[in-house]
Amino acid sequence: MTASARGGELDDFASRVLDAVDAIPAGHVMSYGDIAGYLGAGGPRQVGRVMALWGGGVAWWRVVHADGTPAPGHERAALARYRDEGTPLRSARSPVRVDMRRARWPGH
DNA sequence: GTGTTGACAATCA
DNA sequence: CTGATTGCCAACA
Repeated sequence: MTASARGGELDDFASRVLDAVDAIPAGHVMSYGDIAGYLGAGGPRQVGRVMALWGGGVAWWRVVHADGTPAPGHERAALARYRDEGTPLRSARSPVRVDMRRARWPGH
């Protein structure tokens, strides 16, 4: 049968992205571009697409922009998670920014 | 096939 | 910080 005939299961790329996010330890984060490079496929925008569609099932707050700013619309919720998990922040007020120098997870 | 859009990234003003 | 610009890759009309 065709590869797109399957139902319920996510795309292969989406599965890897969600798996990578799930592997990020508390107190650490990865940027969209980092995940794309870590997987060796697609790009930061494709990772953002996956997070927008199915990111609700993983620790989406551990996925931030390259400069440490959290996803749009969830800045307030993300800040609460960072304070709760002890994620190193560069500023505790808007704009919320994670200290990438320490919080960035290399992927192993 | 072309053009637009997007939870991106880097650079410049 | 805001805005514009370019590069990137894939989905979508």
